[in-house]
Amino acid sequence: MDSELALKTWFRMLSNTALIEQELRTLFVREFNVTLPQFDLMAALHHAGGSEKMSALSKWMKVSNGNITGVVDRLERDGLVERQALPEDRRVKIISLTDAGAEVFGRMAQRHKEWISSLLEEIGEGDLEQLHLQLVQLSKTIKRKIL
Amino acid sequence: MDSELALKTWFRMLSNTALIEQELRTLFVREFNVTLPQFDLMAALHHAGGSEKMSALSKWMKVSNGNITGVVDRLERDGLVERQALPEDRRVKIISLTDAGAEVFGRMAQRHKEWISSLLEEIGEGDLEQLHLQLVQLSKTIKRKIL
DNA sequence: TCTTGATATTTTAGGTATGAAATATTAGTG
DNA sequence: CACTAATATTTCATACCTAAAATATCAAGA
Repeated sequence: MDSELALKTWFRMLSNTALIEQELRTLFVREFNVTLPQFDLMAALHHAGGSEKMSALSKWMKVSNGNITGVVDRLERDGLVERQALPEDRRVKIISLTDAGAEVFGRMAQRHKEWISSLLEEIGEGDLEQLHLQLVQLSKTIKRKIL
Repeated sequence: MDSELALKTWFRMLSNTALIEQELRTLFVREFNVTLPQFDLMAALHHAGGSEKMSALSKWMKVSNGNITGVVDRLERDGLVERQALPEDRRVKIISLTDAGAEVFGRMAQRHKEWISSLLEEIGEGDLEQLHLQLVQLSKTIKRKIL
């Protein structure tokens, strides 16, 4: 097993990801004044059908509970999400996209897709499929090693 | 151009990277009580031959100047690096690995390589080469788009 | 020399991130 | 019913991270 090649591959994956993330961060702030974690949280809510518990968001997004509290605080302050109490279990808070939040999220998701496909558009269709397959395979390998 | 496939590929790259980074973060803290950015900065110093200016570190690591200040503060506090004045230009600070820092870095770099090659070892040699080439190609594409 | 512009670093304000402790609340057990 | 364990969220301390402002210094021209 060529550990130098493994290392080079890892560095290349890391730097590509960092480049794209930085570009997305800039674009999201510029066009929507929203941070990447804030977009991610709204995407998680959208994925869940519009509303979700704090703890479920924490698990889905693979970040700590304490982190979710802060991100929701700022989104709530900006009127994009709201906290609701759950009568049958007073420990729980349900987070929902507000109407404004849902509207903004729709536009953000559209732009996000455009940005990504623009960044990747120069890769040939076949190469892109192959890269995707390689990454799916890598996912499985990593998860077996780590979890 | 299939923008759904582009999006799926991006998400997969992002989640793979996050998984590996999280694992490395845990291992570095457990074995060396050092964070990933701290290791990265020490690696940058090593790459530069042992010492380097703050501004050069900032450029090499692609993070803000202010960030470097904080990371160096903590590494200095822990005795792994030191700041030295440059007599001929008093604006400049030269950061160097201390003897202790160089010794620890040697062990960390070795373990880091082992961890990465262990995480990727199940990928076949040919597949790994192919993945690496795909990522190098992607790098070029992205940089042309962004810079 | 004085001013002006460029360079180098630090500081500040705002936002993420973690893990651990603190708070509430619920649910199960004796 | 009181006690305890489990669950849900927030708070706290620490570390990262950025962009922009502040500070200090250098270098060059009027």
